[in-house]
Amino acid sequence: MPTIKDVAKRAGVSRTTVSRVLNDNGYVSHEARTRVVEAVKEMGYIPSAHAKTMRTKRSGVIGVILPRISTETASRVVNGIEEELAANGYQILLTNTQLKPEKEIQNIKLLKSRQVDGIILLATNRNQDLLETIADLSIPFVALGQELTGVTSVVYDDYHSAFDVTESFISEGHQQIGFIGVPETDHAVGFLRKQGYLDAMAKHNLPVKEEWIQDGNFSFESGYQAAKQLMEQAQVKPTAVFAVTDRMAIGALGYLKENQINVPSEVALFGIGASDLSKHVTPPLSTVDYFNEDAGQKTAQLILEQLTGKIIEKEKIKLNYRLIKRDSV
Amino acid sequence: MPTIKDVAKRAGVSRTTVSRVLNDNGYVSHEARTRVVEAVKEMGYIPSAHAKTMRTKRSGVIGVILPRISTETASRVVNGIEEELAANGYQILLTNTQLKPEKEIQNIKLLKSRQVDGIILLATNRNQDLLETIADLSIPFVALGQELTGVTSVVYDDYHSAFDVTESFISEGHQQIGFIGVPETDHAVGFLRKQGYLDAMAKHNLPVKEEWIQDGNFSFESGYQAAKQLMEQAQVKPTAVFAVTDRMAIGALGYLKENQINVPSEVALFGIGASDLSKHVTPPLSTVDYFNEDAGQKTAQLILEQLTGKIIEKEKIKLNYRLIKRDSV
DNA sequence: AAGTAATGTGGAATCGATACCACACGAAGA
DNA sequence: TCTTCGTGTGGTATCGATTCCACATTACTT
Repeated sequence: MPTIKDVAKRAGVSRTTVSRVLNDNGYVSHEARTRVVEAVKEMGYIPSAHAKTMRTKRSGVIGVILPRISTETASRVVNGIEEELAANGYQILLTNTQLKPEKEIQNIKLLKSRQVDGIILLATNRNQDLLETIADLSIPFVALGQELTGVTSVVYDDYHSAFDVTESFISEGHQQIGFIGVPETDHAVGFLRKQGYLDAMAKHNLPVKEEWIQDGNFSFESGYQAAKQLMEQAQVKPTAVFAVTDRMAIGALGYLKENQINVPSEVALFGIGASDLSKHVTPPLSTVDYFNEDAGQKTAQLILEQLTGKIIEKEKIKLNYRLIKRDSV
Repeated sequence: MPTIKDVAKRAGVSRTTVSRVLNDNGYVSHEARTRVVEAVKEMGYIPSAHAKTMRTKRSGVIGVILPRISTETASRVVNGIEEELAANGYQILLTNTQLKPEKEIQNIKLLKSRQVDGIILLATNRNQDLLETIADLSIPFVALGQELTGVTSVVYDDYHSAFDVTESFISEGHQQIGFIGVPETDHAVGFLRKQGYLDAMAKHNLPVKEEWIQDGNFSFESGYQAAKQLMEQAQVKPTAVFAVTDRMAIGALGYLKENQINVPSEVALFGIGASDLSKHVTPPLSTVDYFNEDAGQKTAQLILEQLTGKIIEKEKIKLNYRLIKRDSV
């Protein structure tokens, strides 16, 4: 592996001159430049990013912390981030928390030790330790998915989208509406979406039975089980079910089909996520499009703004959404 | 951002001693160790990975080059890789070629400049430039998905799985079997899978009409269009269709359902990939499970072996697969 | 009592780049 | 003719860690 020193020797110039050619700054004669360029090519010289980072304090890398790598949402978001950052000469360093809150902090430190220029966190919780770690960080940071106090955040409009879904059911005449959520420790998905549902019900003076509200854990299976609970335990059975993720909705759909409960005539169904799946199940699932790629892109733009020093104050951005009504309602 | 120097000053020892404590080598008195540990904690010292890499020539990072980030296959594979590498103290640096062959080479150089300890490439093509670049590389390298000459490769058994799928159709009495493939520039998915199909047909003396073979481009839409071609153009219509990816199979399914062609009684359908989708469409799609996570894990293990110097010669590993028959056949 | 081994610590070189500063040289202006 | 400027180049300190080597101590052998 040749270094800048070797190139300099070969070209018969000093390291400084090689550096000048490579970075295109300072005065270099045409002749010297040519010799350097040639030497670089001949030796297959690739500059060490580490040495450069060490000296310049810029790595050109943005760390991205995901709850899980292999979800459709995550990969769409990453796609959006990657596109935007790559266009601006940055690379991504991905890490994965496997949904463990303590790993979020651990990964932030890991990324910091790698001198990333900024960090994007796809947040799933909002605990105090996390907020403190971020506050101490002193590098550009953007959270996506949860509103973190004191941190630039990009969030989906969980409350209003859930509200709209519920109202959409109501406007079609449904009065008993079941809800499949997740634990409220996930503020965005667990708390806000449930709140949207509850407030929409309240607005239309519809009572909510406790037994209509079930918790899942994002998986198909938990959606299936939740639907089973809803349809087998409830005294008054729901005529519509709102699951806060497509996967759980499709799990629920599985239960309903298995038990010959027609969708949508007996039970209407709504999810959130606009997954590929939602389009291809039978009947096609109504869902909410959160524009994940745009979200990733927007998040990346915010990081870039901080990087170029354009903004300092913490921003909060709430994203658009769109209800997609398909044959499941 | 405190450095080792600051810690040393605070603890009243030399940088050397701090380094010894951190890396747990060399003699350090209990007393000195305690002071150092305390200083580290108080100052929130995080060692610079770059300085360390520069000195030790080990970064603890493995580069992973993906054709596209947001596919189910890619994210499963990455999951497998990540799990295995993280358990061994390595991190992943992800890059993305957006399916452009020239970006594969570009990304290899980029990763090399970042001193990655090894590179995993989810390959989609096998051009000469790529092979040369890899040969020059001098760091551990494993290709996944395509067999590259002179390179340790982990490959799916594209030929035999396609052969088996085709024979499975034949054993159920199908004689006209349509095929939805991709261009042969993708040797594994385009060439080998088609070859498996052709050879299985030949083995059973079944003629193959040219019009039964359609090319798609991995998308739902291309599967839809290919099915349309098959059913509308062919003189002798297929009674079974084998699409080399689940997405295209599901695109085809969309066409068939839209045109009231019953699956499986009128046309049986098989895909490859064992995607989440395949399980949840109606009817559930028969498919081939390539165990992507295991593939990722195996690939990571090979990199680790090279890293620890256990093996030097290039290995070729062919993975297992499993046919999953569901109601689409 | 003297020599050797074990333990503990620090100085300084090093990794590969960048960038400040000094300096050389020819051309233009005073 | 002497400054002064623009251009071109190299020396050297620096970034933050590791590691070799040298040098103290202290402990253990004979």
